[in-house]
Amino acid sequence: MNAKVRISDVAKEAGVSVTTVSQILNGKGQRFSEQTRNRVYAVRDQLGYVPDFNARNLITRSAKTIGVLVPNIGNPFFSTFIRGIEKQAMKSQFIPVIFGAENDPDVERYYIEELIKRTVDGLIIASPTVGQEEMDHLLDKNHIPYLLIDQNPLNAGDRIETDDKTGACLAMRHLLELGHRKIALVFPKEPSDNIMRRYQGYCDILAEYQIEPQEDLLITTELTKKGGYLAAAELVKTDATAVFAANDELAIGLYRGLKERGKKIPEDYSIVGYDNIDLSQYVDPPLTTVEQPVYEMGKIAFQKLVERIKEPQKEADEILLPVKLITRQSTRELK
Amino acid sequence: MNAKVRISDVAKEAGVSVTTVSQILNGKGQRFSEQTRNRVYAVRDQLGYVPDFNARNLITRSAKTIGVLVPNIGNPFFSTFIRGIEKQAMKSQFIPVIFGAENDPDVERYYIEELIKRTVDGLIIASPTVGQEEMDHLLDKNHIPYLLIDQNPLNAGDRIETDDKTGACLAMRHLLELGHRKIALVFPKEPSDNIMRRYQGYCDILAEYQIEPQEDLLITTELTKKGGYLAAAELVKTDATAVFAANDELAIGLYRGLKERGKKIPEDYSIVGYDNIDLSQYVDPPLTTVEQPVYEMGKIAFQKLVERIKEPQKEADEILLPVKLITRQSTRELK
DNA sequence: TTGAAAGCGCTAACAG
DNA sequence: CTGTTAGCGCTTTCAA
Repeated sequence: MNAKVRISDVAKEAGVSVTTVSQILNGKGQRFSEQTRNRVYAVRDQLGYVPDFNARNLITRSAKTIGVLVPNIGNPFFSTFIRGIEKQAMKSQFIPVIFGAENDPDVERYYIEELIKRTVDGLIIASPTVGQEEMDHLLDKNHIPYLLIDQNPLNAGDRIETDDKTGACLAMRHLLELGHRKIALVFPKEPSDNIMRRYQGYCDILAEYQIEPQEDLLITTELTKKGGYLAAAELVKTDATAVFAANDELAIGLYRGLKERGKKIPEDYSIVGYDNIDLSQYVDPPLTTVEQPVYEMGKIAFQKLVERIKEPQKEADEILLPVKLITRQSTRELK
Repeated sequence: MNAKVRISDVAKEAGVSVTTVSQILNGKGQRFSEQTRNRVYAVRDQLGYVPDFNARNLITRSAKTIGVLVPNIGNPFFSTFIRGIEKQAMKSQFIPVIFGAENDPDVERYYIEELIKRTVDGLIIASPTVGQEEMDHLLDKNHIPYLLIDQNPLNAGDRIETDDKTGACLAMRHLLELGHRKIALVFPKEPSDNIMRRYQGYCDILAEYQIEPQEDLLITTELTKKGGYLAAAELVKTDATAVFAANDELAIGLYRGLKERGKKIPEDYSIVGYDNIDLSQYVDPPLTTVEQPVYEMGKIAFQKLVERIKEPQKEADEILLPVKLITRQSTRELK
């Protein structure tokens, strides 16, 4: 059909030079007369001119794009995070390009390289399976700013995290106040920094209550529903009366595993999750959990990164987002 | 740090012309001597040369990118679909750029335009909230091939769908064989084509069993957990003994709504879902549902689109993917 | 106030 | 077999 409208078409139609059009359309046209400016805008609209991205990027060396890497798009926690990012992105000139890295360093590396090739302006990485030294190498070398989520960066960039330690403390205090003393912790074998902070909180509160930590109450598994399901087998061997699960997915798997073993929640086990994913209020019984402002986190992460891209020398920000305990029916007083 | 290596650097270092390097590196170098070829490859590796995408795209008018629009990344059905896409994408030269349109036509339009600006090569659209005429206008005008999922396209492009009608028949037969005669259907107010096919299946089977359809057994609601939850209120007013839910999300919401009303599954209501999302085996009781090969569907969709991009004149394909019934514990014989 | 001219880094006719 | 030449569509000096 109609071939693409180029800047020269606009220039010709408006009776001005290509330079003039370019300057005006890029907001650098203060020096041109109001008349010329309006004329150019009018012609632009009339012809439906849209600047060619590739041509522009070739010069500006930017694609107005931010890459986002998450371990797993299917996890509601990350999908909410992504929704936050997308929401914020619409207010900016940048678009987010999202990938699920499937916890595979090779996949992650592949995407990072692919994104670098495409001259992304920045990266939000919520799935650092690739070693941090390598990441630094890949990214710093290319002067690409990035933001790490759930993992503390080596570099001195912006930092954005939720208050995991407090979150764990809230969960633990809740269980302790209900009278539980044998509290199992179910968490991943290779915890990321944020999970480690939850583990810290677990330990701190036990210490505060002068409870000796029990080796067998520390159950490690995969951070998925399946992982939780499998952990149930371990759990029932212990004398635990309550469980703090590192996230809700895990807790939901645990539900299934325990039910299949004829255990009742909360009669036999009080369970606290973490994340407050959408689903947690639909399971039976609705899950007591710690809510993180993930959606906010996505928005802020994107915004911070855009700011950093625009102003690379800006002082690094450090943001700590609050958490809160949502009490539902999966926990009850120990009789 | 080190400025970017350009093709001219490679050419100089290898003692050949820029053309030679370009041709060889783009696999069009059969005509050059083996010696030259190897030399160029060697220098490329040595210098770590990576072609500039923007410069290349400017000429080829392609960004080796395929846009993917889904209604909602959080829905496990779509996240699995996306995983299939990503899997397949890694085998191609294309990267998928994924967006959740939040069922908002404006958002969808925004992304489509943003993608066109960036010269995407093709689009997979699983969330056609924007009217099809408009879509055709936007995309056909720009000669961008696209694939519609869950919705039949107006144009004569490739078509890929799952056998929804058979799926619905499987679900219904299962319930009827268990003795149910009062079967409610819970589905969205504005059904997409694939949901309509399920509705057809529902009707057909009722007809086959010579059961008069009951108005009040057709419950419409939003296609979400929340929607299912709300539908429970309608459901309990009817004399239904079984429910066919248009998807698993809906069924899970229904679970919660029914439980809050003191109803038991499957004792009071037998429930069949659709999709077999990951979660459906974790809920209590595990959900009987119809499985669609979503992951496969993602892979095939991506592959087909890439084929079409490479060969625009190719004859349109039509692919029908099979479904199957997964029987779990949410259905039982009517006593 | 404006525009001519010089590229950005690459690919691809076309000529040797 | 190889290189010269001419752009892709845009931004950005710099001169008028």
